[in-house]
Amino acid sequence: MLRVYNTLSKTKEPFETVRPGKVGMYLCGPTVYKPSHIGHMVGPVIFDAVKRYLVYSGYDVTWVVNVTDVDDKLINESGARGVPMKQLAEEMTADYMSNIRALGVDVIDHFPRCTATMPEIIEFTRDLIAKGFAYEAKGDVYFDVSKAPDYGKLSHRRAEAMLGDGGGMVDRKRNSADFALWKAAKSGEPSWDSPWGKGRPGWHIECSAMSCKLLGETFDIHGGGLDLVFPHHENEIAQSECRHGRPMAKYWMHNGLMQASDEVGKVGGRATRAAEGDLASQEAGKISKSKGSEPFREMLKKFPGETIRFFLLSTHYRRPIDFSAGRIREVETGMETFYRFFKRYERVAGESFYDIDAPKTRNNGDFTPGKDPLLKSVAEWRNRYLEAMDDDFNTGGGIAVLYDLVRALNKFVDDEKLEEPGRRDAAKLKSLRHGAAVLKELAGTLGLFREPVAEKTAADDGLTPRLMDLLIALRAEARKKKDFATADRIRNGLSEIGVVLEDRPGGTEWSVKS
RNA sequence: GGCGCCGUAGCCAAGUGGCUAAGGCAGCGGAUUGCAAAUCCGCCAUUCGUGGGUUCGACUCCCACCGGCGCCUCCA
Repeated sequence: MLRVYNTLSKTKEPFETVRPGKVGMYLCGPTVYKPSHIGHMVGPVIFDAVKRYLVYSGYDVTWVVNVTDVDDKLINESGARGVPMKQLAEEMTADYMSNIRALGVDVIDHFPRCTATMPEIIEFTRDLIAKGFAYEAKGDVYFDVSKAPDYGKLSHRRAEAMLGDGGGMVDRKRNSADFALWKAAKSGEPSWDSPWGKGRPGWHIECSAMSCKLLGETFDIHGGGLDLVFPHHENEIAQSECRHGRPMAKYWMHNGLMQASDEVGKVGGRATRAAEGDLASQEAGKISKSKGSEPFREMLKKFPGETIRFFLLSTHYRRPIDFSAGRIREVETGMETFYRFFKRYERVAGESFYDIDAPKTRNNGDFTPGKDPLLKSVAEWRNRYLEAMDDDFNTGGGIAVLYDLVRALNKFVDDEKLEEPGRRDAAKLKSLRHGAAVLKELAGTLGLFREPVAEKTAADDGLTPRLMDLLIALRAEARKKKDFATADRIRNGLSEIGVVLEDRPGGTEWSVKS
């Protein structure tokens, strides 16, 4: 039974969909005014895994991520750069798209743009005025927070505390907590015609309009960063629920934020670490200097997308994440365990791990292990994995199980000596294949290990492999004659130029050091 | 000031009112290997920020304190 933490109730609730078998999911996407950075990638990766797991669990999922392509920041940036807002938005949208794609995020169904949703936004606003929840003031339209019955229910704040005079906008707003649905255009700003004159939407209204348009008045999951709980999501709820008279979303899921400190002492949130001045804090400090502003596409040049994805999923989504190059390298080292197993699998089973036709749904993956000891332990790990994921998408716990699973498979290959060609019988290989298929099945719900990673290879002019074959043959002859001095000289010499030799029962393999 | 989150080994990080407190990185033994690499086995928190309280029993619930962090200001 899947359980999901709901910010509304501050508890984990059993997951029950609004409509049987269907899930509507909305994630607040980027404002496309600057290249995206690592922090923008947290939500997409996490909710990508959420969608995959829901699909795996048998739901028909529609996932919407909006693109905010008109707002103050965009207008300012476009002015500063002397680039039309539309063009800026298009460039930055392309940047965002290529970044999430590099992280394997490719199951988003709709990317609605604010500028392409104007009729719905205007209609939404007009309806709110008609129903008495909003008012016009000098070409602006504001939502009247005092009319929203349970304003504050998501962020758990009391509305009364937020009401008061209009603050700096006292001439237009009735209450300081009131927020803009529509903003009158200042001269030179991009604008759209509306019943209130030329203007553009306020920040929150687009999400209400788009989610309603694509997912309906009530849908299942609304997600976003923890920083959006207030005021953004609170205001979305107010708008949508006042207009429709029914809940906007059943489950509100919020992911933790990437730590964004520039001070060594603050990174990681551990006073002791900074005080000691140890390696980790120094590393974090160095990285954080560029972290806040470094475009994600630059980071992608340093680390593979799949590694960053693995890193983001290795901790629970509601926790804050500390980023450092050292952490990424640790994760990279850990992932080698999987990549090496995949190669081993190919050697032993004669087929690529990536070509395994693994079950796509939980029901199809269910199996009874019988007496086979390997499959018994595989089935056990599979259950452990599913338990973890059923518990509010505990991807960190799930990844731990993946390590247990790959260890069980390696042990089986060791115990049965399957690296030796003569020891491979059909029954053993069948068990191994089944175990590997389960690994692929489970990793697939996290969107991991879907495609072979780009391996570092020697320039392939056709000559290198033949030269390597020759060297390996020479070394084999030396070893046969117990001339280990020569054998080691070849291996050590190659190691110095970045080529690793590994001796196995089936022969010697070479690879380029990563 | 208001609202809220977090503090688990050298580092990262799951988890739980009583079952051996996952997993990863680093480290140390051993098996394997001509030696390696890889893999496997074992070790690595009598203890879960500190001090109280509730309970037959708490790391897990409550309170206080210390430390870190977020939001309250159109940041994912």
